[in-house]
Amino acid sequence: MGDAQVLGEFASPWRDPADRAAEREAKRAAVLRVAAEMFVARGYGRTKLADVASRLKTTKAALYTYFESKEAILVECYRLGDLAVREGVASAETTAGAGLEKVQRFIRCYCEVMTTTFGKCLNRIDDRELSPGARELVRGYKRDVDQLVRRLIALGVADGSIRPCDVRTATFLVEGAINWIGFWYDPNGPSGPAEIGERFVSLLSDGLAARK
Amino acid sequence: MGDAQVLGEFASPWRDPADRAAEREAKRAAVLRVAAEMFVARGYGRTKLADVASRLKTTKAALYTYFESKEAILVECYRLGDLAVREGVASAETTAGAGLEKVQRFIRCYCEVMTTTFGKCLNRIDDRELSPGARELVRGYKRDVDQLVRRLIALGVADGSIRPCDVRTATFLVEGAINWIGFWYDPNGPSGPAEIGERFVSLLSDGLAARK
Amino acid sequence: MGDAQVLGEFASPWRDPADRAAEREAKRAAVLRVAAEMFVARGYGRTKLADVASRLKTTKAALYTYFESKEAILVECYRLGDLAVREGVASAETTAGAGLEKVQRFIRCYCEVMTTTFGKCLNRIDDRELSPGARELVRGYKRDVDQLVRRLIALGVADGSIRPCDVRTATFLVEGAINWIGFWYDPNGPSGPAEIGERFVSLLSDGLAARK
Amino acid sequence: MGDAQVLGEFASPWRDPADRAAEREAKRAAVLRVAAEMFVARGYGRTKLADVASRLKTTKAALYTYFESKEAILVECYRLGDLAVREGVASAETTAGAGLEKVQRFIRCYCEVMTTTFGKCLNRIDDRELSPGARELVRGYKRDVDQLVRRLIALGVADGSIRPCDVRTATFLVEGAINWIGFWYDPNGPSGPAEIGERFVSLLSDGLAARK
DNA sequence: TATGAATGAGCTTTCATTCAT
DNA sequence: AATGAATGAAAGCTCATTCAT
Repeated sequence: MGDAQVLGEFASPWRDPADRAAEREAKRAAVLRVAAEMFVARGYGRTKLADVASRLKTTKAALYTYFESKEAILVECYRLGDLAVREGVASAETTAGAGLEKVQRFIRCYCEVMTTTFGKCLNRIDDRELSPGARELVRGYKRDVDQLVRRLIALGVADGSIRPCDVRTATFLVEGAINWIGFWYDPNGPSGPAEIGERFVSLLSDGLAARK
Repeated sequence: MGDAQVLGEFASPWRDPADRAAEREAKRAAVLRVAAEMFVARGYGRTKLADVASRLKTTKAALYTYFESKEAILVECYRLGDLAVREGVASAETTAGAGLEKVQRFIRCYCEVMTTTFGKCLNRIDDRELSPGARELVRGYKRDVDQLVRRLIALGVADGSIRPCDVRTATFLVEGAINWIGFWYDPNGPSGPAEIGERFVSLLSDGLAARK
Repeated sequence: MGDAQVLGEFASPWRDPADRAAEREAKRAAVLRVAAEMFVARGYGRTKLADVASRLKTTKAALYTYFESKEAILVECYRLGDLAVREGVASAETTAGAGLEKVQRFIRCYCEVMTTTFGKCLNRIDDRELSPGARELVRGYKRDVDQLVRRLIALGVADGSIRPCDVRTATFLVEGAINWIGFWYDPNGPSGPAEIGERFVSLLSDGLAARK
Repeated sequence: MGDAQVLGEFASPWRDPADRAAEREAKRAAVLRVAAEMFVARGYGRTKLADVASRLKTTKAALYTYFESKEAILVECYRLGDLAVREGVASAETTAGAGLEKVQRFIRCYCEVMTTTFGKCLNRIDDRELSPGARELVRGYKRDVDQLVRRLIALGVADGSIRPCDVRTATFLVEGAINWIGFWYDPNGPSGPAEIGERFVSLLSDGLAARK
């Protein structure tokens, strides 16, 4: 029997440290979400912390409790986007089947990520806005993904499921096509993320040309 | 026999009015070129007119002789990029053959444009940096091209040279893949504009998948 | 007996919120006063915010905590001047007696206002320095006063206490004579505001000419 | 018999030096007139030489052929205004009759001057816009006139035609009332300069109050 | 005499960040 | 943890003036 039964429950004006931590985490997440949306909608440079704060019904200075700088917020946005992409890559890598099938799995996942706010951050926010240090970090993320995709395509070429082609160029083409989704995707538009993914798989796998 | 032979040629210290105009034009073009390069390299917001000026060995104020504002420079960059794209579109439209062939022609042209400085401006510089008026102008450019590409693809679908597909999605895919070239193309890299164009034509027409 | 006696008074390092607000108000007022003085002394255009700030031992940017722009400071100066004038007008309107007596009351009040800093702003600072919107606001102030004075004079003409005359011209004459005080009044000069008021009442009522 | 008859008249492409000088003078006068109008209409600080030039269908640089600086143009405007005032003063001084009559004569003249462009310059353009040197010059003009008017009024007081009053205050009152004309006079308004002058004479001489 | 171009000095405003409370 | 206030470091733009032609 715990103390609770002996002493009775009551609402302490001091919150549980766990509550505290959870609340802090929730607020931090809210900052990120709102900031990411505004960065995507207006661009990083034109988003003022004062606006982010006012959308959160708080003050500029309060944001510094959760992030050490505006740039740190952006870096975290990139990190979350990257995290989602890596999941897709991982699931692609573990997909059974030939290289082409792994690539197709990647395409599906990557398309979905590009319709999310943090996914859009990866490509819609110009990493040249960052300081050199942060820029290198972010470019590292992108380079990693790039390498992984190249590997998948090379695999497909090797196993004959993908036509012989310049792997570097093919990688850029696939990534570019999908990255661009972040610029045109509209959640209220005619097709949802999954449908877009299927169409991209089909078009990228089989091309535009009709088979004779 | 003219006076020249009698009097002898000499270099007048007064320049021809035509020379004057040509010099002005040359300077204006230099401003544009340098500014476009810096906008692409650093982003518009982070490019300071003072830096542009100093690269041109002149002063900030002198730039205002040629352009009425920083934004006007950017708008002109967009315009020049758009101009090049439209030429490509026009040549695609007049290409003989089925829809697919026209689209292929467009791909080749558009790829080349995206390796040029002004072409890169179209996609690498965020149009949200612009004032509402200018933004609408620039978005109009992009919308136009979009419509034209959709038309070409729809034509191909209609004449059977392109597989039945969602025209809107296919257009975004093709444009996105090519737009992205502006982000990775390196003039000192392994492949030149024409080669990239050929590879894009092949990959976009026939897809990644090997034919069984 | 309250706690104070038990615990003893002490100076808290935390200031009362009311103090806070009062301090803010005091600072805002100080900005206005210093700015108004400098606007009157040097002209609006030639007064630099940096100078205003340095006279207040603060920084340019700090001024923006209290006012959104240089123009907003000026508009507030005009408003305060106008406020004082309106009080005078109101007291003139409620003065018992014939129209002439009301006008005389107005003259006294208006003369006093014109010897104050904010009063001077009304006429010494050129309202053409303002943006169109603010200009209209300020001109509205002036028009209002003008109308009220015309009404008082017309009243006097109607009740026979003022000689028949062109009301519009008479209004301009009276206002002009008093407005001009702002250009010559010197607080260290031989006559104070009240004395000036009396002399103006006398001269404007009875004229220069000796009675035969 | 002159050469003309012997040699015949012809239109020389080289103009007469006198023509030259006359043309120069005409252009200089045009600059002054346009500048004065714009100074009065928009304020000195907000009038750009480029605008003055463009109204004259010439260039900014060309203005420097006629005046050494923007300030020099303004000083000349003041000088022309002052000249007109001095004529009025002179005619007042030579008017036969008592002091009051001289003052009345001055009022008439000064009213007329204040409806002219250069006259308006004297009061509508803030002399604080000038550099210290030029400012002293201009203030000298104004002081002179002031002294002269004081003298006239004192004369009237001495000869009994003007009521005993504080001469300094009376001078300021008269001048202020008239100076203000420059702020409200409208050439398309209901009364012309002469009529305004008569009304001012009447009001300033006999006052507002009805005689009992 | 006239001009197109260039310039330098200046000024308001913005905003991320810090600090005292 | 939160806030109101303060700050410094820009940066774009303006405009009278100068200069080469």
